[in-house]
Amino acid sequence: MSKNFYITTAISYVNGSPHLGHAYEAILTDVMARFKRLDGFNVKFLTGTDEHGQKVAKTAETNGMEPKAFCDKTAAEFEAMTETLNISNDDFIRTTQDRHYTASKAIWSAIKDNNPDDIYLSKYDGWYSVRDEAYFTESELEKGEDGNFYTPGGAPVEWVEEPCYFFRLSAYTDKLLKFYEDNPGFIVPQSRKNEIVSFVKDGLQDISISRTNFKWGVPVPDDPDHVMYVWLDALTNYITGVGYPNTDCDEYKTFWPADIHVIGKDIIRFHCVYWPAFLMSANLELPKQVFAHGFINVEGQKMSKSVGNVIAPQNLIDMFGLDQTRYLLMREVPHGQDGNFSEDHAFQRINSDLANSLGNLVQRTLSMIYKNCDAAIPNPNDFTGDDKKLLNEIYDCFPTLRKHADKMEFHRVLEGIWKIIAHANAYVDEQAPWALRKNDPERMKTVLYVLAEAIRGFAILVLPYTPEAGHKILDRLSVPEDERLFEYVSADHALSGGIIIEKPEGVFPRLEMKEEAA
RNA sequence: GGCGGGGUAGCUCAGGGGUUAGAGCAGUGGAAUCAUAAUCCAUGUGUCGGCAGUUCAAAUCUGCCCUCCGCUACCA
Repeated sequence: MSKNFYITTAISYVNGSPHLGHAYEAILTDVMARFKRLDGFNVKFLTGTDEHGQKVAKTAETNGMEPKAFCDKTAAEFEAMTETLNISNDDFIRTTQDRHYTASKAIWSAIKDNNPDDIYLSKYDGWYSVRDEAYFTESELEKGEDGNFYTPGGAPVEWVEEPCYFFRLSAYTDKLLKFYEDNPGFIVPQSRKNEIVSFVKDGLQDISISRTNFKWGVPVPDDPDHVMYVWLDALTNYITGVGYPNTDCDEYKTFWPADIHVIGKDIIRFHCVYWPAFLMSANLELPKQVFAHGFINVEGQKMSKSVGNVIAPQNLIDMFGLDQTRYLLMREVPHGQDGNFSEDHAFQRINSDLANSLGNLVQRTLSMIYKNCDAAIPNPNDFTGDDKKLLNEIYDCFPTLRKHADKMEFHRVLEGIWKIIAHANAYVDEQAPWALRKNDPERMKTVLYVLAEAIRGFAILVLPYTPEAGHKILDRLSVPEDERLFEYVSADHALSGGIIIEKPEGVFPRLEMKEEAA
């Protein structure tokens, strides 16, 4: 069984700035990448930007910039976001990089070489609105009193034709359906799979894969009048990132096919229909899974510029802190579904789970050790049944957590961890070490040791979600860097007594509500 | 219109033919005081969207209805 793991986010279109949706996808993917690394996998995590196309060219022009300069500017924002969010990507790809031009041209040529009939020159025609600079399907148009078609916005349209290359997607209907059937886990969640299957079952039409009416793209091999159109270019980034077209290189052999493409639900068709078809045609292996996440609504409303409720990731970090934001998103957004961001709810969740439950557990434990054990982790005496019960619950929980994580059900993973944290807090109250201090100091030491060891476990388990805080706690306990892996959550690697700790300070400070702070 | 998925406690949701329908958060009462006014314990008379049916038994299956949402191809 392979211990390599290749995971990607979708590449972000640089037409706009990063918003909460981008941040969510990056964090979700990052959590999976970190989880796998902590579980002993050799992980490659790729993210990046999609920079070609008419829209970017136009936006650049509007801003009085050359396309490349405009892309440099926006791509930098996305790259900065990965830093801001503590995303552990191993590479950041931009579709304007040389390596990607090479790969994109190569896949085009591979398709032509392997299946010459799959690419053919024809013409793209349709109703074009000059005002909207876009094509419309007839069903979108309305017939005016003069008998001509108009866009919903009332703009006139004209029938235009443009030469372009087509990809023979129609030839892949049955192959794709068979692929979905043979690989039931390819599209997750199931509801999205149903949509795709029913879409494909209706039959596929060929799609245009080049354009001549703008230049901002990868030139088509042997026909420089054309640039490669959108998705063939964009999707190829996933193999560019592992060294394609050099399919003999270590990187490619190690990581392709990808284990998971994490994407938004709006672009499943491109990833679940087009991309597999392109790869089949080019005679390359297909990715193992496409995971489509939902969107984040804000106070129950769709995030949109016109409503004016678009949230920049930085807003949340300023309000809650980075780890808190990461935790919130992973905890509140159910697997593959839309999530809702509500400020009140966020305060509640973060305070309850992070400040009160885990943060306070760490604080109360370390404070007692600091004050009553000469600031050193005590050496325990024999464990009682209660002690073992708590520790074993932590040592034994991982297989279940892993099952949830493998399905990207991180809200369930967190639920599982926090259940045990609650048990640890209950254990503190039952054992009442503050009473033992007077009656039975030796027993108190054991209790505090058990708690410190429990905290070591929690800190490791929590690393994918709240890496900074997790490491901070592990630093306190002087846990060596190379022991911060899931396999170390076991009795075999339990804390040694005698480790000196510093005066504790809160890991997750309690958030004050705005009203109260003002 | 067609296909698909929902409508369960104040909120977010889990469950899914079988004893008194669950969790977290919020609320209420109590305990404790080590700790970040944190923690612990106790506490839910909910028409499980509506109506009808199948069944010894339905939140769980079937039909119809109401309602919300997604998909129904070449902007990405």
